[in-house]
Amino acid sequence: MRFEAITIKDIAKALGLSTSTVSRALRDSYEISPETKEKVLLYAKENNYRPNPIALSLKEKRSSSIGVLVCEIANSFFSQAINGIESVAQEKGYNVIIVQSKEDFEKEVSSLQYLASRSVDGIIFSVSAETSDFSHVQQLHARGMNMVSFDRVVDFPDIHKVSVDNYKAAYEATTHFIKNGFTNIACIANAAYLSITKERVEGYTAALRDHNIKLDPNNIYYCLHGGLIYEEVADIMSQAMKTKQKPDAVLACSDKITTNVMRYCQQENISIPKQVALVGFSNLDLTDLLAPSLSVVSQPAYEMGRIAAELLIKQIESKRPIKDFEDVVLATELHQRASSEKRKAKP
Amino acid sequence: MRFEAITIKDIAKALGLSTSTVSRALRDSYEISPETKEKVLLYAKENNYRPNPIALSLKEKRSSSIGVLVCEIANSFFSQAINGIESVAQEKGYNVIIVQSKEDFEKEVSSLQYLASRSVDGIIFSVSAETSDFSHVQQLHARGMNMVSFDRVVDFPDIHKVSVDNYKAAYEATTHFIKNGFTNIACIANAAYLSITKERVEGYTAALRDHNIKLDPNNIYYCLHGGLIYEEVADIMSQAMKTKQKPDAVLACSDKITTNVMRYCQQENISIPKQVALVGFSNLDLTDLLAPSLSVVSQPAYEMGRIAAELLIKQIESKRPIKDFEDVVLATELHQRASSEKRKAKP
DNA sequence: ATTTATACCGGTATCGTTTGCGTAAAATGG
DNA sequence: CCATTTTACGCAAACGATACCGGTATAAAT
Repeated sequence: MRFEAITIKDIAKALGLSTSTVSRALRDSYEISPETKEKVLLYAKENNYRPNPIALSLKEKRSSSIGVLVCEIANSFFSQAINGIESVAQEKGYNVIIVQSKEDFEKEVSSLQYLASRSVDGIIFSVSAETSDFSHVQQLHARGMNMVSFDRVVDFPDIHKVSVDNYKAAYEATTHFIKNGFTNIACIANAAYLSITKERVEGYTAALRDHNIKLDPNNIYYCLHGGLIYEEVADIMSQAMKTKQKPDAVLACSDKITTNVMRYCQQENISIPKQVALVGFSNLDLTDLLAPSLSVVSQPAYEMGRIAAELLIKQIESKRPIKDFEDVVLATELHQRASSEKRKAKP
Repeated sequence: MRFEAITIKDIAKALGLSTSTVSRALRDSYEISPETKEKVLLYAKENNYRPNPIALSLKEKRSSSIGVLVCEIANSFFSQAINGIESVAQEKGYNVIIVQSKEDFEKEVSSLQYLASRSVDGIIFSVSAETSDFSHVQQLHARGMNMVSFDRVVDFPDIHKVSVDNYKAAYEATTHFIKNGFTNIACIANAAYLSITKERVEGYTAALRDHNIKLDPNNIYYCLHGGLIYEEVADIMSQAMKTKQKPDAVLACSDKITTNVMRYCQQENISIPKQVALVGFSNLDLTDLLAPSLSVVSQPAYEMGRIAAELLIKQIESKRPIKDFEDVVLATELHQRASSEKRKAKP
C-alpha cells in the first residue's frame, strides 16, 4: 500500500496551468497575477498540498536531515541529548536519524557509512568505547561531511566540539571524596582511548596529587566495552576488592558503570558508603531516590544536544566553509549525597 | 559546505558508457557483457559508489524510512522500544525518524503532519496523554499511510496493534497488594482517554471486585498530562493523603508517575511501604536499587518495538493491501520488592 | 505605425536512477 | 552469402520541484 500525495502537476492539470506557473504561484513570485495566485493557493490548501521533500532534496542536493551516532539510545545521558538535538532540528525543519554503535567498532563504522549513504546533511557523533582508530570518521570529515563531535570528542582539527569539563568534574568528585576522609579511591573509567576517559582520569590523578595522596596506578581500571555489560564491571569490582588495600571509595566514570557498581555492591552485600563510598557520572533523574541516595556528577545533556545541533545546522546552512570551529565546554554539576558521606567516628 | 558523492553519471563518463549501461551493470543485468560489468563494478568499488537514496526514493515513490511518534524519548520504556524499532529497521534497510509529542495534542498533530510531509513509508505511533480525538490519526490512516498502533493503541479497525496486557498487569499488581494486606489502594492513572489507562483501571477495579473490596471511585486519579510534570503527581498525592481514609497503597500507572510518587513520598517523609505501599509501572533497570527497592510492572519494550517495526515493514513491502491485522498483546512482568511488602504485625 | 516596456505565463533542463524500446554489430543458421 | 537471431549497448522518459530562458499580449511611448 502506498500513501499518495498531491503534486504540483495535479494542481497544474486541474487548473489548466503549467507546473512552472503553479510553482511560482506557490512561492509567491511577482510574475504571477494575484488572481492566479489566489486560485492556486486555494486549490493547494483545499487539497492539502505539501511540496515533496524528496524531490526537493534531489534538486537542492540536501536532505534536510541530520544523523546522530550514539553508543546507545536507552541511556539517560544520550536520550536527553537526543531530546535536545531533536528539539533544535524540529525548529529548523530538519529530521533526525539516529544510529547506535552499541560500543562496537564495526557497528560504528557501518552506521556512519549508512548515514553517509542516506545523504544526511551532517552528523553529530559520539564515538564508541571500542574506537581507537578514528580514520573512518576523519575520512568522512575530509570528504566534506559536516560533522560535530560531541561528548566523546575527537581531537582532529577543523571540527566543532561540544563536551563538558571532564577534568574538572573528576577533580571535584575526587576532591569531594578526599574532603570526606576517603583516601584510597579507585577510579573505574571507560575505555582508555576516549577523550572523556583521559580527561576524567587526569582530573582524578591531579586531585590526588594536589592533596598529597600517592597515586596507585592499580587503582585505575578501564572498561573496554564501556561497562555496557554487567560482568565487565563486576569483574573489576571483585578484583579491586581483593587487593590488599581495598579501596574505600569508587569514582565511576559513566552512567552504566555507576549503576553496575551499585548493583555489584548490593549483590555482594558491600555497604555504601560504609565499606565503599561511591560517586558516579549519571544523568538519571532519580539518583536521589536510590539506596543510598547517590552522589553523582551530572552533565547538561539536553543543552549539549541543543548546542551541537545548532552548530551543525549553522555549518550546513553556511554559504562559505566555516573557518572558526568552536570547542564548547560546559560545566557539570556535582550532587553530594549519602553514597559519599563522611564517615562517622572511626578510631 | 557540501558532501559530494560519486554518481552513475560520473562512472559513465569516466568509462565512456551510458548511464543506463552502468545502471544495468551495477544491477547485474543479463544484457551487459561480463567485461563491461567487471569494469563498472571495479570502478564503482574503487570510488566507493553508493546509489543515491534520494533519487531512488523519488523514482520508487518510497523513502525507506519509517516515522516513530512517542510522547518522550527520554523515558525508559520508549527509549527501549525505539531501540527495538531501530534494530529491525537497520536490518531491513530503513531509517527511523523520531518525533515527540511531549504529551501535547497540538505537538502530536503537527509531528504526524511533519512525518507525512517527509514522506515516510509508515508510522509507528503511541498517542499522547492529551489526545482524546483521534481523527488526525484516522485521516492519515484513511489516506493510505501504513501505520502501526503501539503501546497506547487506538481502537479503529484495519490497523496493526502492539501492546501489553494492561488489564492483567494491573489486576496482578492489585491482587498482589491485596494478598499483602493492603485494602485501601489508590490508583494513579494516566489520562482517561488512553487505552492503557482504561485497561489498567479496569484491571484494578476487577481485582478489587474479585476480592470483595468495595471500590471507592475517589481512589482513582487521572493525570491529564501523563504525569510528565512533578506538580501534577504531587497535587494528586497530597489530595489523596488528605482524604479521610488515607490510601495504604498506590498503584502508579506509568513510569513518570511512579518516580514522581516516590519523589513526593521522600519529600513529604512518607515512608514506603510503612505508610503507603507502592507498585509502579516502570522500565528502568535499577528499580531494585531504589530505597526501598521498588515493586514494578515492567513491559517488554524492546520486543514490542521489534514486533511493531516488523509488522510495519511487512505491511509497507506487501504487494496487496493487508487484510489480516494483528493485535499483538504481550505479557508484563510483576517484580515484587520491598515497596509493597507485607506489613509486619499490626494490631 | 513602430518600438519598448511590462505583466504573465509556458517550455525545458536539471537533480540521480531505472527501464522500455530501439538498434548496430556480431553471431548463427541454412 | 544472405537472412535471422542474439548480444550489448544507447536513447529517452519518468519521478516532483525549481529556475532559467523564452514568448505573447496589451499598453504606453516615440
